Amino acid sequence: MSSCDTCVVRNRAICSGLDDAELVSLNNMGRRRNVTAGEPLIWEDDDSLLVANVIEGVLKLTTSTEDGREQIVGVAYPSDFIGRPFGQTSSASVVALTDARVCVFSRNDFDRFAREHPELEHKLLERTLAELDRTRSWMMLLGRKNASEKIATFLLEMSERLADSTCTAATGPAKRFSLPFSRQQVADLLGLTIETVSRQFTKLKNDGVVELPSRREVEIVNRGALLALAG
Amino acid sequence: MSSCDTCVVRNRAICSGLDDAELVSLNNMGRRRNVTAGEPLIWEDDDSLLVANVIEGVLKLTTSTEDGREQIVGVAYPSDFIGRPFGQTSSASVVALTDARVCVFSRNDFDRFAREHPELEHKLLERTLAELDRTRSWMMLLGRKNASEKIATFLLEMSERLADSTCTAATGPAKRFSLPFSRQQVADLLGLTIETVSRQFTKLKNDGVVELPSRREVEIVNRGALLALAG
DNA sequence: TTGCATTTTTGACATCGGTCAACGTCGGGG
DNA sequence: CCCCGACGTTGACCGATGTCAAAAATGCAA
Repeated sequence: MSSCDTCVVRNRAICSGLDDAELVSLNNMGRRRNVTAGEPLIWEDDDSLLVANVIEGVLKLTTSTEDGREQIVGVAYPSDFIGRPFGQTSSASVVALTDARVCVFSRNDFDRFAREHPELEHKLLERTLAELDRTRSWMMLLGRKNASEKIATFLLEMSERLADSTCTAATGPAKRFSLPFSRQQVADLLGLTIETVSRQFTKLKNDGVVELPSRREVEIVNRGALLALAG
Repeated sequence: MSSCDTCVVRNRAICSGLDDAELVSLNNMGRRRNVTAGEPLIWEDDDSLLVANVIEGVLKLTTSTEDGREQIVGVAYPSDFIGRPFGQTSSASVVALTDARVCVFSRNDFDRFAREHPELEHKLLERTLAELDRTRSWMMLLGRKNASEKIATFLLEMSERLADSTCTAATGPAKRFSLPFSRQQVADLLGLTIETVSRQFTKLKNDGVVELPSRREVEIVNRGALLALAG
């Protein structure tokens, strides 16, 4: 029995749509790997040696300047594809934010397999186009929104993304959730400093828009206010 | 004779790699269209009705907030593909920056054709992955660079992109070029105001890093200094 | 439980870039 | 050739956000 049979993202990841024989041969190429929170999987500017599907957990994609400034340029959730196929180097580092489980492939093997399986390439194309859309809307946030708009947008996005990954049914955005980010990571995602993030969180709490039961927990009390703030 | 035979981007656009018969059928689906500077081709949030290859000219991809703030989220040069295949709505508006010539297809026709031609989908995938890389490195600029770093990075990128599209040989980055952007558009690209852009240009001129013979012309006098400033 | 390292919050202050307003310059059309 | 409107530059000022420092909270481990 291939491990794909028990894979929880089997029907959402790019492997969906492959027939049994294809799945067996893809399965033979890849292997499961556990990554602990904080552990890197791919390094920026390194040769692109591996690609992967996220099975469980959340990972960040980052780029850094020489002097150590960091920008989170993407976040990968279960069923997302990570790594840079068909390219020599990867343009971002990938680091686990939570303990995670991924299904990794050598890039060369994956490239070859993908080129022989148009349906897989199509899935990857759809995913990449959707990711590009998301990335572009994040550019608007980074370039044109102020701190409170950024935080509001971020919380709304979190409440949607985290609902999707925890519930199988479409139960709508989560009212309460646990952030997979530290304050510093929120800052790196929004192009702010940790102090500004902290002050904006405090302000939302004081204004009764959210509750913050613990460092990572968020409860949205007034979604309408958040929507208005997000602009 | 199909118009593809005389297409100047024939060997660089996603159509490269198609055989003669495929090219004829693609050609029958599409049509040439001229777009004058400032003219929109695709509207944000509209149904995605058409996609296109850029033959000549430069176009901007933008997203806007309700209150009129604009962020340029991409720039399309000759041989680039624009529009949102395999999706219901397009996440960005496309507007010509210069007079341009494009090869447009109905999205439905294109989607169908693409699904039947894996080689074309593969080209589109490679292009989309490369665009995602570029977009992510622009996120670092928007989120973490200051005004002078943004301007320096922008000028270096222009000198590379504009060299590519004007010279067939790889002559390296252009020392002198004509910006396809107004000052306001540069601001919209970098997440700045027009005043800050203007002041930074003036500073670079006063520091002897660039010459600005006219509004749109730029000559890079000291590339090393720009590289250092870009961070 | 206590102690300690880490993360987060808070405060005081500095500064970069935005805002508003005036002026200058360019270039196309009459 | 000149005028006019659009575009760009410059200056004065302001405020949002960054910086630096210290205190507080958290949570892990002994």
